[in-house]
Amino acid sequence: MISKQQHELSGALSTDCMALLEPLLSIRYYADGELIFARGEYKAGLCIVLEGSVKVGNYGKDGRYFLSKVLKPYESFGEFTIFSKLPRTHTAEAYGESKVGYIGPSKLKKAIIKQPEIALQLLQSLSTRLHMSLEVMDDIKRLPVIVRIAKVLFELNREAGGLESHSLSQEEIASQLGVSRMVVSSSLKELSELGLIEKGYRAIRIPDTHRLLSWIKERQQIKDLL
Amino acid sequence: MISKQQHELSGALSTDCMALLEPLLSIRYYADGELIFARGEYKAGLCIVLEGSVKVGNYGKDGRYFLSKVLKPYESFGEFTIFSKLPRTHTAEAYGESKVGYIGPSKLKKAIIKQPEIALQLLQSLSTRLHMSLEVMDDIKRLPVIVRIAKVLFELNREAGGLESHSLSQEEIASQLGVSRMVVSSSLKELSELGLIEKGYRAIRIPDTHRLLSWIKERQQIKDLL
DNA sequence: GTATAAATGTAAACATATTTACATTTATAC
DNA sequence: GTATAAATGTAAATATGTTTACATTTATAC
Repeated sequence: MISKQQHELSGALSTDCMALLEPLLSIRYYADGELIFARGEYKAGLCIVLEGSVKVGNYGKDGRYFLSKVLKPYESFGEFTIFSKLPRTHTAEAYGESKVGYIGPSKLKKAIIKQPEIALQLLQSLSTRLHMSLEVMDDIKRLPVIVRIAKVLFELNREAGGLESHSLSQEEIASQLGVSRMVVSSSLKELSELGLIEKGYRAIRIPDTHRLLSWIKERQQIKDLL
Repeated sequence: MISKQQHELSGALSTDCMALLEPLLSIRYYADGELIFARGEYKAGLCIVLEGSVKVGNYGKDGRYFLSKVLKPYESFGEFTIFSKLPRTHTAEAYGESKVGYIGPSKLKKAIIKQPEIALQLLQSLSTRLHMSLEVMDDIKRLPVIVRIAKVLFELNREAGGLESHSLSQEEIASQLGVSRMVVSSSLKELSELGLIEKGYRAIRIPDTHRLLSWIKERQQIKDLL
């Protein structure tokens, strides 16, 4: 079970909010890799991951893929197709088998007017995500890749609820940060030599979360939040 | 006067929304450069620029400043201090003399419950800004600095309602993109040699908006939106 | 077990942007 | 007008990350 604080930090919707929205959702199941929405599409609707994961990112004209985020249950996407009249910014694909809830614009707006608590929850989710996005933007401007990689690993660990070992390839880390696999490889080597992480095949283990955090904090260029 | 579409594209609040909120705002005037909020502060409250401009950005521990955005009238900031319980991500300072409206958490939440239209407007603003932020993030990953500079200039032009000439220093462009002043200088030289812009002292002129846009579009790495 | 695919390690050549340093231009205050 | 400050131009040295290319390791399917 996910704690309340974790909801707030990830932008996921609270169980209270889900209780209000769940009856209104159309449910659909997706197979691994199946396309949910593509960048540029105009069909409006809020999507909420209910089971499994959804990979959100973009393929460039040259085929290069950059991952934006892997959404877990109760995380939503596509708000701007409803509240602004903007097309999808990202391609969303099922990441493993997954169950996704969908609600259209008019239905959602009506629900908000009727139950403004829903709006407060969505406002929380959106403002948290904007917050995170702005922080990452600052990191990109200020921090060297190795520190940003360390932060990604730390975040991964926090979101997973403090698990020690994580299954992900260096390629995935690279596509998330928008850097080459090679620089990820050499950064991980360095972090591993510092004893901050342990590398494996498609795996990273973080033996001591606190030590990793303090290493990151020493390299932080601006005042820490939280 | 700003058109409705421009509101939607910038994340500014609509005049309808302002009509609802204005009676609830505490007004305060700031002198040029005066601090409004600093990064890390916890005092919650939504701020709305009413007159003048507000510069939002961050100073690093080494003193380096990166500009996030210059907010114009009817643009808001600080949502996450209310809807999430997060501290200020950015330092906000008056940019020229300015008038700022302020509304505290409980007052705003009550207003939303009473008039859910306010929530819809805030949701629009937040989702638009998240949308923009994600697009910029993708640009950082994919585009060379010169193209990103061209996009910033194009955006500036669009937001100013198609004015030809703009007063800003190369240093300001650099701090917005998080790059060095020198690379801005050489990029502007290149753009100027291509006839896409004209340089001046603290000034950029865009002789032909459409030509600049098509130059940018040719270099776009992912599918265009809008 | 063996073959194959996927992931990782590594290094040289290259590209891009930063840093440092100083010259030049332009505006502004007196 | 002159002095000063602010902004811009430029270039060499350096740093950081990418690209290309291939070797090696590890998992998985047969």
